[in-house]
Amino acid sequence: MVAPPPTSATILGGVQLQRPTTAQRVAELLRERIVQGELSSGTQCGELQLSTALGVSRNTLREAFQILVGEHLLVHEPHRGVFVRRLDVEDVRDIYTFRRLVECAALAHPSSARGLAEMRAAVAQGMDAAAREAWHEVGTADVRFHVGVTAVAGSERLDQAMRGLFAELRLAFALVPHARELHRPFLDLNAEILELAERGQAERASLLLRRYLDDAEARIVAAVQGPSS
Amino acid sequence: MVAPPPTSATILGGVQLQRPTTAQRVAELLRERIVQGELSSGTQCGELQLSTALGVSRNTLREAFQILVGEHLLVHEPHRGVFVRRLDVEDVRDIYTFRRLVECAALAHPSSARGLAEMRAAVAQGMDAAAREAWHEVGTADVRFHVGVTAVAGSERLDQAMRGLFAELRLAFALVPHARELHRPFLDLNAEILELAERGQAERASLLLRRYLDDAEARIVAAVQGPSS
DNA sequence: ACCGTAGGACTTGTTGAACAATCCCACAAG
DNA sequence: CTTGTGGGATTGTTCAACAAGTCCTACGGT
Repeated sequence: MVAPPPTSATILGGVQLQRPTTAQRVAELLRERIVQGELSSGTQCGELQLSTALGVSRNTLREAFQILVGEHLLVHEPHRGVFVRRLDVEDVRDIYTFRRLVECAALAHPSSARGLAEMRAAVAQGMDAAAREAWHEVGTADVRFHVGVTAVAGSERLDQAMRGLFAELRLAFALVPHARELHRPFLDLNAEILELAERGQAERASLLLRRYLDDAEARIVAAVQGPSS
Repeated sequence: MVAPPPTSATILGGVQLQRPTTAQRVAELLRERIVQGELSSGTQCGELQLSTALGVSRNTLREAFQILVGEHLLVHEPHRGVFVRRLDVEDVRDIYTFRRLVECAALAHPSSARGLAEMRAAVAQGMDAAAREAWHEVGTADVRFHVGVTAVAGSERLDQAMRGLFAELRLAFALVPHARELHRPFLDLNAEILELAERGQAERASLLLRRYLDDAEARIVAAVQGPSS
C-alpha cells in the first residue's frame, strides 16, 4: 500500500476546471434567478414550460431540479411539481439560530487568518457600494462579510453550508420592502466588528455580532410575516 | 387578511407522508450501502450496470446520483462517471473542525431541551449495545449521541447538516481496522458529557467534548492516511 | 526503449417520444 | 352543501437513439 502518485489536481491544489454539465448550468441559471428574486417564492416551475424556454430536455431539467432541491431553494411535491421555496417565520428563526451559533463561535475562537481578509475586503466593497447608492451590491457585500466571518473557523464545509444558508435567506430578503433600510445600518456595525476582531478582541467582536444577528432576525421576521398582525 | 383555515398538514403537525419517488428510493438504497461500507470508497458506479441491477432507467438513476452528489457521498467526474467519495486527511480535518465548532458551541450555550433527551437515549442504546458486543450498533449510537448534542442548539438545519457530515464520516469509519477499539472508549466519555450537561455545567461539558473530538480526529486521521508513514 | 498519435471500443451526456400514474377542476347527483 | 365522476393537464418513468468524451491499444517515428 504505497501512497498514490500525486495527480494534477493534487499539485494544483484541487482546482478543477471541467466544463459544467448542462444540468449544472441550468441549476446555476435558476439559482441566480431565484436568489435575485426574479423567480418569486411559491412560483411553480412547470417542466414543459421551463424545458422549452431553456432549450433543454425534461430529463436534464429534472436533474437540475434535484440539485436545487438539495440546496433547499426548490421544494418538490410529488405529482404536483416543483416550487420556489417559500420561507415562513420558523425557517427564518432556524436560519438565524444556525448563524448565531456558527458565526459567534467562529469569531470567539478564530483559527484561520484567511477569513479576516475576506471580511476586510467585504467591508471595503460595502462602503464603496453605499457611496454609489448601489444598495443591492451593499447586500452582496454584507453576505460576503458574514461568509468571511464563518471562514475564520477554517472549515471549507462550514463555509459552504453558510453560503447555502445565505442563498435561502435571500428568498426572504426579497420580501423586505426597502433594501436601503435593511443593509445601511449594518455597514458601520460590520466595520466595527472587523476592527475588534483584528485587534484580537474576540469576545467583544462576538458579542457585537450577536446583537447584529438579533436585530437582523427581527427585521426579516417582521418582513416575512407581513404587514398584518 | 384573515388567517387561512387549518389544513390537514397543520392539524397533524406538518407530518408529510408522501410516497418517495423512485429516484429518492434509489438514492436512499445507495446511501445505505455507502455508509455501511458495502460500496467502498473509490468504487465506480457505472450507469448501465447499476440501472440494470436496480431495475430502473438510466435517467432515473442519474437523478438519484444528483441527490447523493449533493450530499457529498458521490463525486461526479464528467464523462468519466460517478464514484463513491474517498476522504483524504484534509477532509477529515475539515469535518472535525466543523464538529468542534458546532458541537462545543451547542453544549456551551444550550437552548433546546429536545437534544438532551436524544443524548440520554443514545447513551442508553450505546451501553446496551456494548453489553451485547454489537459494536456496529455502538457506532450508530455514538453518531446519535452527537446529533443529539447538535440538537441542543435548536436548529433543524444545523441538525441536518450534522447528519450529512456523519454520513461522510462513515466513509472514513470503514477504514478503521477495529470498530471495537474505535467506539469503546467513547461510551463512558459520552455518559460523562451527558451528566455534566444535565447538571448545567455547560463549560465543563463543552471542554470534555473538545477532548473527545481531538482524540477521535487523531484516530480517524491515522486510519485514513494508512499504516504507512 | 520512449514519445506522440491514430484508431476503435466503451461510457457518459442529452434528447425526444411514449405511456402510466396522479392531481385538479368542473359538473352532475344525492 | 357534500359526494362521486369524468376529462384534461402535469408529472413519473422508461426506452432507444445519437453526440461527445475518455480509455486502451497498436502502430510508427526517433
